[in-house]
Amino acid sequence: MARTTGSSGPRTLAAIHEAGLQLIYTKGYDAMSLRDLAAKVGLQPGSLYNHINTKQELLFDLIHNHMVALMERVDEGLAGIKDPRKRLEAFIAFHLTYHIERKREVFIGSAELRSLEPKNRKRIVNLRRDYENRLADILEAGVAAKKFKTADIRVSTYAILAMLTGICTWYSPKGRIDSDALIAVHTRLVMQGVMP
Amino acid sequence: MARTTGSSGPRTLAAIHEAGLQLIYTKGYDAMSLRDLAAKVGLQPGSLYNHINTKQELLFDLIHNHMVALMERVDEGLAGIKDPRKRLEAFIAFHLTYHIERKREVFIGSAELRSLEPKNRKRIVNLRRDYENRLADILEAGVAAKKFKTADIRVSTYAILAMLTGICTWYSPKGRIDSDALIAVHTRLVMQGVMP
DNA sequence: TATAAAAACGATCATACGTTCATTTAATTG
DNA sequence: CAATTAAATGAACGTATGATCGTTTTTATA
Repeated sequence: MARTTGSSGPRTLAAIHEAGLQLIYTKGYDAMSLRDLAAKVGLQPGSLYNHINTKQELLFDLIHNHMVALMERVDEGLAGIKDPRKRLEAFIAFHLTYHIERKREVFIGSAELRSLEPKNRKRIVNLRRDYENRLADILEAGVAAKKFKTADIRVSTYAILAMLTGICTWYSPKGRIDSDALIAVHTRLVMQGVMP
Repeated sequence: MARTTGSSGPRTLAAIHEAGLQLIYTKGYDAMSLRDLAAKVGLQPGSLYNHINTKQELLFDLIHNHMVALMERVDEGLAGIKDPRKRLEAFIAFHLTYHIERKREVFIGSAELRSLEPKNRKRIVNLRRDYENRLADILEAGVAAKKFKTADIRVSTYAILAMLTGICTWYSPKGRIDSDALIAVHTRLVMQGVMP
């Protein structure tokens, strides 16, 4: 056999990305073999190389795509909001919504950072720092305006991000609680936490 | 060559555990080969099997030892404290202190859960649930006594644990901030967060 | 001190891995 | 519609991996 009827490059690549997300999310990057991946897509292992260059590059692309989308959408979500409290609320709602929608990408983006080659890792870490700074800037503005209070903005930033990102490890949309309630609980915890 | 002078079983096993912690913490379980591990300990790969049964069992032992110690010490740390607020403060301080001291074990305990075989994973997940319940119970008692308020105890439990556990991914004792200040910032965030 | 047990070596096994390649067939293009 | 490009096959390569085993030497035991 050779090229199969109906095969199309972009569609196969999308299938590889989707299957890769699923497998890396559940098994981890190292534990996912390209044979696993090919089987899930319905290809022979060698055929993957018509669409990807290396396994490492696939991982990088998955994480990088996610980070770029994250940065774009956080800026959309905060655009036009001035008041620090409103900005913080908007950030919380955005962050949780995004992390519910794309929990596989988010999880991989942190759990598999270590699996990236140094050069690739640096690029992702830089993007992540940019994202962290979105929150840090909000906190700083709020503290300056005496609407928030914290002994250490950097630590608070990490703490809040850790809290909000934690849902990736346990939340399921099918569970007992819906996303609005989830956002409400977290919003209250954070807003009261940084209150003067 | 054969048995080396001065070699002792327990000492070698301890060295294997220490090297294993270090390697799994930095590279991940799958990425650590038993050849890496043996080299770090100063053994031939085959010699590891005088001390461990399988790679999987080594991982399980590392995580299990940690979970057992965690449960023991949290109960020590909470013993005799009655007031929900005091209990919550004690829990926060204990959790952060332990997670600073043993951040490699803690990190492995969550990041490598997926690398455990189902049977082993279940045992660890059960222990983790017990630990989560320590916090959930404190929150519940506080809500019952009208000293805390939250729309959902389970979600708050996860959120607070995620926040407190987050330090494992970034905190270094050599950094700008010392552990007392770290505890102070987190305590304020949480205590205000659950305030009525 | 004789004997058994423990702890190391070094070679090796079977398997699984990421990747390459010549080849074949389908889809696209001029 | 002919020529080119794209997308698949299946076999294979070299390497790395977890684990086993017979052997040897040291330590512990009776």
